[in-house]
Amino acid sequence: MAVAASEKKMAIHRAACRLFRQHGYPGTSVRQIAEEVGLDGSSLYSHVESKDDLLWEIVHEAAHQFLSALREVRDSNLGIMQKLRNAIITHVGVITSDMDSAAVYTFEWRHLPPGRRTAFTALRDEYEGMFRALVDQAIRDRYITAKDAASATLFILSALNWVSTWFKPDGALSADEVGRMLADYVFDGLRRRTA
Amino acid sequence: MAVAASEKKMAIHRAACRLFRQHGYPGTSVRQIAEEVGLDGSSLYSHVESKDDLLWEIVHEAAHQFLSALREVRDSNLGIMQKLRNAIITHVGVITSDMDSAAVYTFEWRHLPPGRRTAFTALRDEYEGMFRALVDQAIRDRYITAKDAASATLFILSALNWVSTWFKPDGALSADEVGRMLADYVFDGLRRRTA
DNA sequence: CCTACCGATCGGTAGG
DNA sequence: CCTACCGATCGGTAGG
Repeated sequence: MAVAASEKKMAIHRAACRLFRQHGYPGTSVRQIAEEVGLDGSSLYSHVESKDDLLWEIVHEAAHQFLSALREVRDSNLGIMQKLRNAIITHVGVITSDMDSAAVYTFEWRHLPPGRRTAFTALRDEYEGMFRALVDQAIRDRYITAKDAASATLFILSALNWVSTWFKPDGALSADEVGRMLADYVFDGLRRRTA
Repeated sequence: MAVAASEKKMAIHRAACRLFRQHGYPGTSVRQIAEEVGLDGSSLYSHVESKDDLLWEIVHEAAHQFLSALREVRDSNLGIMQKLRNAIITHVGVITSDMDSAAVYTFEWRHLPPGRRTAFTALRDEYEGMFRALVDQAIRDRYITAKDAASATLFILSALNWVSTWFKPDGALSADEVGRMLADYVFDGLRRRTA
């Protein structure tokens, strides 16, 4: 799926990701992005159609990363609870593999122009729907209990979304350890089970 | 604590909150804010020192709302688990009482100038520290189990932070019901306890 | 609270 | 990929 892209274009994407995350999309100028990759502001337009395009390409690619990773989990040959657990761990894995684009995917998509915002939310809704289908099956098979599948899914994804704001690649916990820890919290809760 | 403020100034705050939330701080112009309250752009400066000041006043006031609400819970005459439960419900209550300022508090504070950003993170850290102290006591008293108090607190606050993005005042669930639901999820987890 | 204005910077283009 | 430039808009001020 990854289209052949020049090294320069990839460098522009990385720089834009980093700056969009740090200063927000409206708080980042095309000249800042250009400077990061050693170009004059106007020269950026040899590689990129517009600032809007850059944001779209970043969030669109991130959306497909999340989607394809979750499809793989869903289509695996495992029990529903192991699938749900892997969905959590995999989601954390996608975030930590590129923290900048994950943060832009989560927090900056609302700055897309209307048409593309609609296209983006469709992708995000597809992802959440796939996640919710796993939760729903786990409820039907009586492995988990919840008020309803939608609120339980929202609860899970809330805990996951925030990871891009605090995870430290050089920290005490690896991405996998964070994923397993969050899965444990989500499934077992914090309350001590009476011995 | 609420300083006497003119109606106009409060209207400016509300408009700024709404716009900062919708378009982000850098994506909102002072002229947009002024137009919302029926003023010329330059006239805003009769009521406000600078755009920076407006953001600071909003997040500073929100921080104190969260802090004073949590202090009340902490100082109440209840068992630790009921306090922790009330801390969750109260946090959701503060968010839903003013969704715009809660969203700005959570997502826009990073656009503060350096000095004020430091002051803000001190307030936020004080809040998280107070929350963590409750979690810590619940662990020591053996009501809850967790990898550690810090990660458990992060887990709880992640689920709570996201509420400002999806809660609908006219939706099926009241603020209190959302708070109780999230408290149940956090404490009991999703996994069905074997009968 | 408005009119009139400031220098700086914005996203983007022309022409080479 | 740069030089040179476009009109629009930015946060903010002077003066009344």
